[in-house]
Amino acid sequence: MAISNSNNRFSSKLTSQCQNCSLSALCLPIALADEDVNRLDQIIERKRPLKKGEILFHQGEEFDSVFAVRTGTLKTYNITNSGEEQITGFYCPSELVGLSGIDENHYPVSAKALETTTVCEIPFAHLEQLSSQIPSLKHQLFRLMSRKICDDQQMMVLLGKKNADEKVASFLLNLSHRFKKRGYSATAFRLSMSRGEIGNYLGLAVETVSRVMTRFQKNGLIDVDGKEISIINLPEMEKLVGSAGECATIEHV
Amino acid sequence: MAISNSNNRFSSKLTSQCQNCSLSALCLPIALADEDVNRLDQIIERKRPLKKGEILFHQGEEFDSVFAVRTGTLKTYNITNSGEEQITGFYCPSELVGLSGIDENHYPVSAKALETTTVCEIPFAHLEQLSSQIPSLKHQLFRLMSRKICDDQQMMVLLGKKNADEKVASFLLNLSHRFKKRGYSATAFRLSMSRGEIGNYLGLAVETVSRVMTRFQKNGLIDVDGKEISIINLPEMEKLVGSAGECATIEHV
DNA sequence: GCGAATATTTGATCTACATCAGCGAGTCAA
DNA sequence: TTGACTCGCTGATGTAGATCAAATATTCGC
Repeated sequence: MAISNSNNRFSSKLTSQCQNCSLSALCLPIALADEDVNRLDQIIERKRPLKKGEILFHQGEEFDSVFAVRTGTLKTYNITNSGEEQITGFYCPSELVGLSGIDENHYPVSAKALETTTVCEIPFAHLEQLSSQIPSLKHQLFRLMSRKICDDQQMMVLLGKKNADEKVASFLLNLSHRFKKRGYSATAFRLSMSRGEIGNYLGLAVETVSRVMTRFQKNGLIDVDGKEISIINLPEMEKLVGSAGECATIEHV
Repeated sequence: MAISNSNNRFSSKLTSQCQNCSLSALCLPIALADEDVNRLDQIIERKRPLKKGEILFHQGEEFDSVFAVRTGTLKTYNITNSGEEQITGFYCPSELVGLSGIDENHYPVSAKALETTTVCEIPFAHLEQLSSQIPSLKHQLFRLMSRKICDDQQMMVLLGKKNADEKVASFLLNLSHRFKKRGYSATAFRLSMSRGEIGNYLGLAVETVSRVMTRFQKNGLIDVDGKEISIINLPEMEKLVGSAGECATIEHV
């Protein structure tokens, strides 16, 4: 769980900037010239950390900002008419939350911290304005939204076509890829969400998630210790999933 | 199935324009000034109609354009590693297809015509460029992508949480809403997709779709005659679904 | 560090929906 | 018109995973 800039993980509002953020290569500033990063930086507000369980925004609230996760994890979820929660996504550092609010000018989901989490608030009106002046920022925004569409559609395939084993394997590999991209280990990580939340997200009962993970462990695919996961047999896991588990199609990875 | 501008449905490349397209209020030109519609119009290429079964673009192909459906219907689908088709969406007139290709510069899905279908091709590089000059166009693009994200997440909820009855009811009501928005009847319409395609999209077996629809008919909810559907008891259908079946949350419809 | 609340695991049973199979109707090419 | 397909419907049967139940294990407030 080492992170290269661990000493500024909870740095103050004043010192943290895109320029010296280890995530800038994955986040919005990607492909921006230094001076443009500065301009972006100026519209971003660093917020105090959210404690576990705290809500970043509520379903139905007026939309005004998107948020980049800096540290920690968020989940977004809907409350269905029957009162149940349906989790629609988990968000790791560098990922953008809230894009679904642009259309109706209200957030259609709520976002809650799964652990202590810091975010950068990016007022969307400013971001949009700035994106007019910085074409590469606009392009990056289009790309991020496109990727989200793409990822969500992969999720639809998962929910519609895959069985419990494939769902859980896809989920773990997806996390693995995201951690790897961020410089963490691809094979050993900590789940910030509960079994219940995993099941909710994957369209499975808690018990099923638990059973599948136990079976994976028995078969030497993974090692489970509570929330700590080690992927022992990555090739076998990938075979189980079939595809990359991310948006990428085979042809152009 | 009457359409207000029926006499120019298959009009030539030269005469059809955004300006006199009945869909302009729903499509990209929404909220654009007349002169800006003209500019948009100039980058759009009207294509010859696709026949049923023809492919607009293939999964893996290089991305260069998004397409607005003018008449007819498209489906987008993935071929999974196990060789099955997974349908990820159906597209009605005025809806934009291909946005998921922006991120990786390749289409992650294929798009196929379900019936004779005409589309407007919008080269994305041009569109993006134009969007720098026309803020309201850029905003409309963001909104459309945001709405897609939102809709896809509603679909995830459907696939993850709903039973067969709720899935089919949601599907029919969703189509109903989309037809209504386009000036068609909300209660009587023709399904351009087969039962198999509906099942594939909803994560159900063909037989289940068929059984559910027969049962709905028996219970006086709908009237089914092959591909022709009439919704008899709209309130009851809505009760079955619970929510609006679209992205909208209750608070701000 | 203690005890209550909550999360996870495991086993037994149930069920919604898939799968398999067979039939009738519509479509199309020759 | 006929035969070959494809599509939709219905009945019988099988099963993956839900649900119910209960025993740990963990977390958290104090």
